[in-house]
Amino acid sequence: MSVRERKERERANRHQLIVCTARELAESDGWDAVTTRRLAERIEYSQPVLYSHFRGKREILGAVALEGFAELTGALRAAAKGPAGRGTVAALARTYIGFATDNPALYDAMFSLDNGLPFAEESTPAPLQEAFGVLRDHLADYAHPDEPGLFVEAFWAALHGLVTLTRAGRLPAERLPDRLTLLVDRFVSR
Amino acid sequence: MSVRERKERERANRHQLIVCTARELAESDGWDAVTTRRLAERIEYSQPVLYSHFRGKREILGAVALEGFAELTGALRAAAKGPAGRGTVAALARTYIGFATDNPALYDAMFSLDNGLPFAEESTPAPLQEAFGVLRDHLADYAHPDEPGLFVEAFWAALHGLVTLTRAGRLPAERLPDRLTLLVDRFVSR
DNA sequence: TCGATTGTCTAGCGGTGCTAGGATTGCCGC
DNA sequence: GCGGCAATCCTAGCACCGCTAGACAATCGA
Repeated sequence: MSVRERKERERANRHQLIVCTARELAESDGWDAVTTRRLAERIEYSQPVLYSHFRGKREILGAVALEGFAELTGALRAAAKGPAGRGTVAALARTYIGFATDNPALYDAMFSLDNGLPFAEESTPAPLQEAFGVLRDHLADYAHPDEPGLFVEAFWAALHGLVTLTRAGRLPAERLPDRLTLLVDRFVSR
Repeated sequence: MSVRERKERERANRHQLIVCTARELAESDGWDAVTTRRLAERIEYSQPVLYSHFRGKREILGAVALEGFAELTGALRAAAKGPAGRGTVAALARTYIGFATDNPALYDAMFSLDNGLPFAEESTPAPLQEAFGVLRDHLADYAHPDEPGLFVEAFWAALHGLVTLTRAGRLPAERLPDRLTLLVDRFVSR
């Protein structure tokens, strides 16, 4: 039985190797450069091996995205340690933007590209729901009591808009912190 | 001389035909379906003809996007006829979201995909600057007088975030109008 | 030890953006 | 009217893409 276990362990390792390599490659050269051929070469296996782990390129993207959600949740949790209030909301927003700018390819896999993950459904993976939950817990105080979800969604959308427009070169990056402050003021005022 | 003029006219017509066909194809089947082969077949020319008009696929995207900016400007101008105030801002926001949902592929060409157009520079094409100008003119009243630009950019980013997250399936579409109202309230209050 | 199963690779399919080079067209000066 | 020439367009092909069928080797169980 030990042989079987070893094989499963090796297979799991290779699975993780694929995900890590895809992420590295995407972060250094962009997702366009993450082709099955290049990826296979990096992990030193042939392309078909990739398809014995994932249904296709999209599923690899989804696996990378899932990693991202776990990391984002951790980062947001760490930023939300302080007392409830405007300062914490600002810290959450800064953390979110920081995560996106530090891991652009990862962020794309999570929110911009088609990763096949279900959003806003009961089948939504746990790491994904948790990240949203952290935001909701610390923003609910400022929302209309009947609709905390709507408020968080709107705030999240605003952050996401800032991220995407900035990185696509639609907004100059220099004033990003100022836009962020302005946004937090608007959402947390009163 | 008339012959030369006719040729130039025909060439301009074909140029426009390419742009229109690309847009139609994208709107009906998505930008992934807009390949040089399909596009060439639709306009009943061979692929190399496309490259005598545009440097490549990206430049075709840019041409379509430019059309979009002109149309968006027109739509926003029409929506801004009324008196300054919350109602007009709400109308502008609704118009923006409506434009994006009615022309998803066009919107992608303008704001999500890589179209090669320069943003926020002196060389930014006029139709693009105008669209932003309409928003600025009607939002300036609510901004900090020193930084009207920042305010408009943040508002625009929030709208853009709503659009992209909704169409990517990250936010359920049903409550989009409610999120929009919430957003306008936050930006226009006080 | 031998058959069956599992795992991996080679080779190839139809598709992509893009381009070199030949063929054809139609204009112009004679 | 006609030959030379330039502009125009198309055929054919490059290297690459995601993905897969089928051959082959290695390993396992009887």
